[in-house]
Amino acid sequence: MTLREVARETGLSPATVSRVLRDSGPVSAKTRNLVLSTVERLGYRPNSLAQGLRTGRSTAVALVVSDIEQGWHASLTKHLQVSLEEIGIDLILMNLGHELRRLDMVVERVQAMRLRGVILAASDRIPPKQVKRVVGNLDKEVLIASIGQRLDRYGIPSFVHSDTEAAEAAVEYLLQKGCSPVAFCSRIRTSTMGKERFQGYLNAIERAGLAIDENLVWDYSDTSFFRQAAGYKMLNDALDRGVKFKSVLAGSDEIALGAMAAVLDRGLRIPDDIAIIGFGGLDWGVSVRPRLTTLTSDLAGLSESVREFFLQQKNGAGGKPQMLTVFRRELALRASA
Amino acid sequence: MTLREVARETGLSPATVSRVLRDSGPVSAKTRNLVLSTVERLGYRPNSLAQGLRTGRSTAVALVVSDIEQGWHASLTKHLQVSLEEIGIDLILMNLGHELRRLDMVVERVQAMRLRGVILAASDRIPPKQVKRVVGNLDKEVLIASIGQRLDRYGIPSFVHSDTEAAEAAVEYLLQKGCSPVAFCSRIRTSTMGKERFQGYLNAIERAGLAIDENLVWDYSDTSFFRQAAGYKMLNDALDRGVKFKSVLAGSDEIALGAMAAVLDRGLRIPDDIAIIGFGGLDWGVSVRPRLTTLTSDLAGLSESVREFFLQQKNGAGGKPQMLTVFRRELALRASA
DNA sequence: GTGAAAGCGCTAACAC
DNA sequence: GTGTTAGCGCTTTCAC
Repeated sequence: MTLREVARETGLSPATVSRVLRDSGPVSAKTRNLVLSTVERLGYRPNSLAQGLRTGRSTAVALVVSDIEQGWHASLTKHLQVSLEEIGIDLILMNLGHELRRLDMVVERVQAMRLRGVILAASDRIPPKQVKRVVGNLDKEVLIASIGQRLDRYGIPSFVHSDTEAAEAAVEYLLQKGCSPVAFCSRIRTSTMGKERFQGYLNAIERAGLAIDENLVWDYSDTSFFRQAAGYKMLNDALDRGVKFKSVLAGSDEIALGAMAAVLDRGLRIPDDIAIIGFGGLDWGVSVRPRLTTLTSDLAGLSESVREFFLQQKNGAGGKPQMLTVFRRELALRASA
Repeated sequence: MTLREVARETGLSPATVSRVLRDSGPVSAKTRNLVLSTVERLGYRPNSLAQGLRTGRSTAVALVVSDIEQGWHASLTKHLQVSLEEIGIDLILMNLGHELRRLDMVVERVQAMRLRGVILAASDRIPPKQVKRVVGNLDKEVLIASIGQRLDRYGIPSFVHSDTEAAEAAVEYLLQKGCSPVAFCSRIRTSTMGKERFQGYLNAIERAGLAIDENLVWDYSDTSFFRQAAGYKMLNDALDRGVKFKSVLAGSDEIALGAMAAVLDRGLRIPDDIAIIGFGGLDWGVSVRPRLTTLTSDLAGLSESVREFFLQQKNGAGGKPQMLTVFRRELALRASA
């Protein structure tokens, strides 16, 4: 079933049928209806491969995540898929597995498939050199967007959460509740989000007139641990070293869960002995005991913005897109802090 | 940068260059090297849109999941993506959001994009009529595979876990530990996996000479709850109704987590008052307290088999593929049961 | 308002 | 072992 057959069936030319289908150029109402009904009747569906070849671009977009098994990424993926489907964009999922060198392979695939765009949702910090390589190796028409990581200074529209402020709010809350000293556990060096959150932590501590204690900052960038395991390990190590603290701000809900496990395994109480706050607002947070206090995300809002970005660029009416869009996190107070 | 340019640069014809690149037909070692080095030098990458248009098929495959936010699906997605990438298959992610009618849209997209295949990883039971519609609306060359749901009687190669046996083993373990009565909480009516597991539950109960008690079977198919929330709700309801039981076999780790929360909220102890076993073996199971006893999955093995299926079909050497491949689950004994 | 024709980049007969 | 040729299904000038 090709466009040619629809043309033959209607007695029109392929050009006219195409015009109707893409709504480009003038067509009489009569022809339009004829074409539309015939398309319907024959069950014709355009071949997107042919469309893509002819126009130079497919309509699909690559979604690059660091780790789809991480709740935040899975949730983001769901929301993006819903939002982008609305405007006819298919998602090609590419998982980096935290190996940044795979980003170059991703770029190759994007080029080979002539994709419409790439959404970078990598939590790992991408070094400037590599960002430039990505931008340089991609055709100019390939739309790039970054989620979670500010890449706006490279001309890449970035959609992020207010991580610094969120961390500040969390730490302030902990201090006010008397949970000082406050520790911070996250990937920091190798994660831009981690860095932003750490900055918020620093701000709040300093603003309270307290000193920064290196022993309270646990960056697991250089370990082979991830997610829950990292939280568990970092907390255990700190406890082993005899570090004194009354609360922990974790870089993700998963880290927080691991941290909770370590605390409970010592027979300590949450939040009485050690309070814990996570980052992300994943849905299982209300199902663990004690319930996890966390900083929520606005994935729905973020996905809508990304959709608007693609829509606007597609219509060409775009002009310069907004380079930075920031979404709010809220402190969801539950039982763990 | 097109194949034609590579041909011009080497002084060969497009056909020869194509032959080298696809390793089809005879080429002299000399020409082959020349082409390969020129391709390298020029940084030429084949346009997969053109390839797909010409050959009639793209190399990408659609992965259809019910709910990417569910741990099992996210984990499966990761493993599949790794396995399929090895043989040059890109994954287009399609999320049903538990709305089966979206399956028809999926089929349309698959057709429009001339995808190589579809992997159905839907936990929701697909009614026979709809399976037939899917098969009927898809071109004959589109490879179909089913994961988690047996669709082999429709001629669709299916990759599943030994759910019935796994449930039997879990229930037997519970009975032997004296945790009778055993309850079962899952989607049953609307989930094929749920049905298999339920069958295992029934088998074990009957084999032990016990009577099946309807009050101990909680099917939440007709509620609007999912995952943790469903487990929490079902358990709470049962407890409210005064149903007596000493253990619960849950249809997923998420359900188990919700169930644990409900039990703990009543001040009951796990596993002493109520023991709980999950399904899936997700990684966070070792991070909740008490640690979740669960039936593990073999996602790595499953993904490899799916890869072999696609590889075999690609090489045409295939012949009839194996219609049913079953993977073992193991009872991972931890603290919750 | 509609049609004819050219061609996107590639592959697969078919020649030689 | 290599080249020539003819499209895959669509869009887009350019005529009329």
